[in-house]
Amino acid sequence: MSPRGCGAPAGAGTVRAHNLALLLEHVRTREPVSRARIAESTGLTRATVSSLVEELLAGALLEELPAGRGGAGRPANPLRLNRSGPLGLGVALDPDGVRVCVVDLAGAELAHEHAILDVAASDPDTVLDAVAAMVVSTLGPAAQPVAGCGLALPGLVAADGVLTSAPNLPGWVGTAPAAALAQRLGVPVRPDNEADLAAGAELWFGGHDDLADFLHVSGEIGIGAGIVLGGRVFRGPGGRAGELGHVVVDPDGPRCRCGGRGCLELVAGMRAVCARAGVPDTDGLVAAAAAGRARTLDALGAAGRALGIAVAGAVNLLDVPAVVLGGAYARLGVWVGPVVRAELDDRARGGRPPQLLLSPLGSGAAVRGAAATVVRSLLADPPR
Amino acid sequence: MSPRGCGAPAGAGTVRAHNLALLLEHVRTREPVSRARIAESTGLTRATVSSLVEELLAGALLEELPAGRGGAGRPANPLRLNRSGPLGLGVALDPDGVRVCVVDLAGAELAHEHAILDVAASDPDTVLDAVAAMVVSTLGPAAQPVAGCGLALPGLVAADGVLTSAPNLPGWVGTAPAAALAQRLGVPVRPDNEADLAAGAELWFGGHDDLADFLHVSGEIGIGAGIVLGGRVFRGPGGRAGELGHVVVDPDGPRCRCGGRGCLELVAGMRAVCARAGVPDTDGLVAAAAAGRARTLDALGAAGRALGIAVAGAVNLLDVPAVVLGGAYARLGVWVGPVVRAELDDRARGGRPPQLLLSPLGSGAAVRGAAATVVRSLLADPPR
DNA sequence: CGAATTAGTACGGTGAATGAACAAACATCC
DNA sequence: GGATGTTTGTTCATTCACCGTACTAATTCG
Repeated sequence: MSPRGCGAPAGAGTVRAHNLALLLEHVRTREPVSRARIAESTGLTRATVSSLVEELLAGALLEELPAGRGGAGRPANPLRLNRSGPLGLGVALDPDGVRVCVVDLAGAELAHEHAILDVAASDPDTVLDAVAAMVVSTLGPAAQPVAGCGLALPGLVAADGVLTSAPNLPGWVGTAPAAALAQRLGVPVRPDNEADLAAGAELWFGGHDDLADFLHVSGEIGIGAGIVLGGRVFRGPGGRAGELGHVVVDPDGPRCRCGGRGCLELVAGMRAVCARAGVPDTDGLVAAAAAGRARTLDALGAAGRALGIAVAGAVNLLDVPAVVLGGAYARLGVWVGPVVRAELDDRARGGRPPQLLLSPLGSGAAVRGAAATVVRSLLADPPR
Repeated sequence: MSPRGCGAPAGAGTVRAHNLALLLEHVRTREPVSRARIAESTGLTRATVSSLVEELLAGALLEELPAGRGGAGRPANPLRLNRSGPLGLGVALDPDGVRVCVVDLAGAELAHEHAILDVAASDPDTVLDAVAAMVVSTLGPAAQPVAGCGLALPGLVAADGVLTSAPNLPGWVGTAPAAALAQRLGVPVRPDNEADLAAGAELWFGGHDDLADFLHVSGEIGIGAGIVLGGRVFRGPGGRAGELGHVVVDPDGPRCRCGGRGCLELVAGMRAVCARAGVPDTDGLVAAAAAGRARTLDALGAAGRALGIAVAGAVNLLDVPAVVLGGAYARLGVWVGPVVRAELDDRARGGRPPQLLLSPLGSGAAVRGAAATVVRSLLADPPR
């Protein structure tokens, strides 16, 4: 079990695996870096580092750069993650479109494609054909092997990778889509919840230095929160953690489809905000807000206030020092942000309110997270 | 860092420590158990188990029982945690009293003392003298060594053991009290937040089989939640996690001392409930409720409703399958429980509402957790 | 050109787990 | 009662991986 992390016996192999991962983590965060420097900062012996590096060079996870020249002494041989090593593939399915992206071992996005497609109304096979074609064109004539494929889905994904429920993408529930995709691509497919993957992308590529604990709020129709604790995405015991949309912000408010009353989603979900603002969609919302329409600004203000209340509760409960607004809220940050900020200042963390940040990643966050997850897990547990 | 748990290089010693802890965990949960059985269920070799057990017998953490007799074959030598091994000491300081308890390696409570004492208004030295005397009398003429002392405090305790703030126990803030106590007792003292320790006690001794994820709500003046995830108490990045008292249940309600409006504490905190019910304290509350006084029942109903709303939000966010009512709420469970239950059924976890349990542990939960923490950490990381 | 300095490797030593073989203790069957 | 089979626990040689030391390599500086 991962939380306790000590269910299996340890042996020499365990030690080796641990140290390989440790070394890769150091290289990843400090590259380019020499063997000597790695030894110094990890605490491993230079001899051990040499041995580990040799194995990783052979496995194509590291590459050696031409010796640079520094001060006195023999020049170091810098190492870094192998840019020609295994690739990570990401696929994101949404009701209205498909995204594919490819990242290298360092997480750099090598290619990204987006196609508008009525996924919800299409036959899964048709969609998978399209996805497979996109993958081929996205990868190009790459000679590099693909380590695996992360699959971002708008629904609940169990720990074993089964899509348990997906209100906005019925017909994809079950284990079939991932299996079919794996078959076509010829690589293992790892399905995961898109909000959690987006939070991971935010953690790894958001550019918030050393921010390892935060709440990543991504609001579309529903409102989900990706919870990042200790540099890891927290999914909860049942994989459903982060259901922020049904926190109560108005105990005697209107009935929600979840059965409760006054849920956040009814005030701050995009559907509700658009209705209240009298615009058709998020694009319209942005346009109307930019034009200064009072009705729109009112709706956004109400949404921000409710969101602030709900987020303050979550922040108090989890003690996270930062909140990142992503998804639609990132685009609406100019108008929503200050209101949320004010509520947080009022209510959160007993006088130590959290940072409030806007996500610099666009709507491609989830795919990128999906692709990056593949290479990250390769680095965390390198095959022998 | 503990969450990633892989910042240090691993070596032979790491493996040994891991396997010692693994073995102890198996013994703890399955005792009495033979070497052969341990080997079978842990996956370690019988030879390795023998070697580990030898070391643990020498270290007085395990003891060997007289060989039992079973079916065919050589009878096994059952092992269990050494009942004559190191003891864990627990001390709990509250504004109005002191508790001391002693547990053996298996966590069984060997002795428990409670003294009424105006800790808040007394000189720390006086209190420490009283505590030291209680410890001596609680331990008795025990020949067994004391491994350490857990100290439960009603305030925020940083990761390094410093009491950072304690609204109800000023004068104890800082590092001095733990140090002074360690000096008098001659054993290391480990301060921790009392709500978190109570949650740990609930986890270990609550008798909720295999329940490794839950929210333990302990309401007194403030309302705190101990969060248990994956069989471990989650303290949050800054150690302040579980601040449930200031979740908003009435956005436009009265001002709270925290700066917000309509915080849970203002409706469901004991001070508020007592005031609304027109009784002086929790004892009065219980008596009046048992007598069926309408005003009291009203107050409890309102408290339960607000608590249910707040807890539902937390449950949605964390996806925990159970909620345990502890502290004052456990005593009031008969009246508050059903109301909370109804709110949870309405609002929590998208149709999969959590279990609602009452804590069987009394107000001694925190001390017991403090004492048990000492032995648990001894088992998790046995000294060589 | 030699001394100093830093990088990386080679090699024997050590701690710990492994697998197989063996000794111990008991039940059962003839 | 003794042979047999079964299960337990230990002993021993082997292997794996890290460690410390000693050594070679490559460059700067005087």
